[in-house]
Amino acid sequence: MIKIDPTSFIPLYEQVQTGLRREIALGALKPGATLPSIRDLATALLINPNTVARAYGDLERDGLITTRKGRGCFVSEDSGTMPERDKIKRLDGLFEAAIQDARKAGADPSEIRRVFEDRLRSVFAEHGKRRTS
Amino acid sequence: MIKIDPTSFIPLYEQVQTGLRREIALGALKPGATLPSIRDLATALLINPNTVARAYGDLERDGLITTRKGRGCFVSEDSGTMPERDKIKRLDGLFEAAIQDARKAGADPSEIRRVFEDRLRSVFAEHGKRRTS
DNA sequence: ATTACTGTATTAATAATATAATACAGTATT
DNA sequence: AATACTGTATTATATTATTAATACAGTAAT
Repeated sequence: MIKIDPTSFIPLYEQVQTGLRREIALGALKPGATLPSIRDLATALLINPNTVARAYGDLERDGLITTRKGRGCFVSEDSGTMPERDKIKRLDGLFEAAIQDARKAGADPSEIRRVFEDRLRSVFAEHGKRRTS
Repeated sequence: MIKIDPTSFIPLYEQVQTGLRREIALGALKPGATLPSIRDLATALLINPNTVARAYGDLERDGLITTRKGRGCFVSEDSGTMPERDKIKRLDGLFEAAIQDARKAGADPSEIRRVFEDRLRSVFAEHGKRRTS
């Protein structure tokens, strides 16, 4: 099963998410498969059920899993339609290349992140706002 | 002069930073030029001087500007030595391409960000930890 | 030395985020 | 309907990040 590092600065729910994404992408969790229940996984990972619930919620929002109250959570049938899986693999490649280039150019992570976030915003223009004032 | 969006979820100091980086990269602020004083810029942008100070501090840490107590802040002489400027332009291009591809593939921003952060971490492996326990 | 500017440092208030405790609600089996 | 599982919602707490208030210190001109 997936593993998490409680001493990492990466939020637990993200670690859980990433782990599951990987298992789904790699086919270890096939379409239709039942995911471990929120409580079970939480117990196994020694974290709070809500933390797992959040990870599951994000995965559902992304269409990777579906959830049925009282029944459980299941890997989406179309999660293996490949577009998703291939997409992630391709994205991985794209960014790996860009980041490697950036590093070679002498850029540090925060600098790279800044450039990335800038581009992301300009490409997707118009997103979340806060502070209604 | 640069503009900021106080309703954005992006921190003010980052917006200031990004704006100045752009002006420097594009040559609107040439090497040796005097930047607006911290207080002046803060007043103009209707934000707290400390917020501008933080942005300036980050820029200095990155060698883009130099600061002389009591005198003011100046664009570094070597900020136009091109490595920095070209680097940013190249990075911009790299990520713009990757992000455009990702968008075309149907990925949403959070998904793209996730892939990016994953790759960033793996490329730069070994960084900050927290929670000494 | 006074004035009027510079940037800097300390500390406090606020907002955002991550995690947890706990109670709620649905489903299935008996 | 009772039990024992599911996921969900509400609320509280701790931590971190962001912004602000304020006092400090350097430079230069008068």
